[in-house]
Amino acid sequence: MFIEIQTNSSVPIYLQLAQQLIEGIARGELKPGDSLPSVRAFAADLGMNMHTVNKAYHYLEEKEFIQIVAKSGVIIQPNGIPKATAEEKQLLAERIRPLVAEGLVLKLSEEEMVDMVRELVQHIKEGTS
Amino acid sequence: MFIEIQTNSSVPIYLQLAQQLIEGIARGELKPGDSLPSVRAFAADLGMNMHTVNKAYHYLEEKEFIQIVAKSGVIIQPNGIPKATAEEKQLLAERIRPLVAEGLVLKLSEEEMVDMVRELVQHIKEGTS
DNA sequence: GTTTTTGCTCTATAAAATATATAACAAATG
DNA sequence: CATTTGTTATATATTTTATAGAGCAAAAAC
Repeated sequence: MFIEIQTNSSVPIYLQLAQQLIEGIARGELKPGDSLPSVRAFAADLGMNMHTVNKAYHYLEEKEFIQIVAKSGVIIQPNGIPKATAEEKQLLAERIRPLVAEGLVLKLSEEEMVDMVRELVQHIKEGTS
Repeated sequence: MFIEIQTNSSVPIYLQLAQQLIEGIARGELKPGDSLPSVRAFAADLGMNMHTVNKAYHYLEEKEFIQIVAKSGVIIQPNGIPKATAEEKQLLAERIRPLVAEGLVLKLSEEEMVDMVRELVQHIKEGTS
């Protein structure tokens, strides 16, 4: 997993890390049962603090994307990540909503935003920017 | 404009306010040249601080969605809001990207996410939840 | 079986973001 | 002229973010 952190971003670095791990899972580069680096090793690798990596891991654990096994290590959800429940879908929609609204204010058409999503899906699956 | 602020949300209340004003613009309820309440009146109305409303206004001004006329008042961009530049579109896509990635991890198909966006567009235009 | 590694916990510190409160200024508005 | 306006300044408090270092106890590696 290649992780790129932008220190001047308004997105906290623990979140950037979590989001890029999520992309790794979405892309299939991180598969169920795969182990992630220890908080210390990852932190040293990325030039950040142990606690910051730990925070990213717990963020992902809350979403049940990974399992943290105390005093052992961290692995991608071994039984696979179940399909979104109606509630999870609803929560995701609520987070996308303000961005779609902003798109509308910027006079983007429904089709343009749909295309944007389609392109994002491809870019994420390909691992391209 | 009916504004509903959730005090227990992880989204800061100044941002919630700004986002709901954006929806008002997207919906056409707030038209170019329309004036917004004064920071004091709005704050009193919403039960929040003057500076918090001010922060929401400046957030919207930075996006050029509104104009703040010092010592006079605040109006929706009078000449209309121009269509998104390529750069603005790119920035919007970057903000949507982590949400699409999360959708993919939750095994939502491209079509399901496209449908989600289509529904959001309709809900925003109708002013429904 | 000892050493190393592991996530966890605790304490501490610092900066930034969020939110409120109060006051005063100077220009625009009524 | 009095009121309203956004602006600015000071002050305070809480939460979030990020780092630092130390120690614990169990798992893993040797």
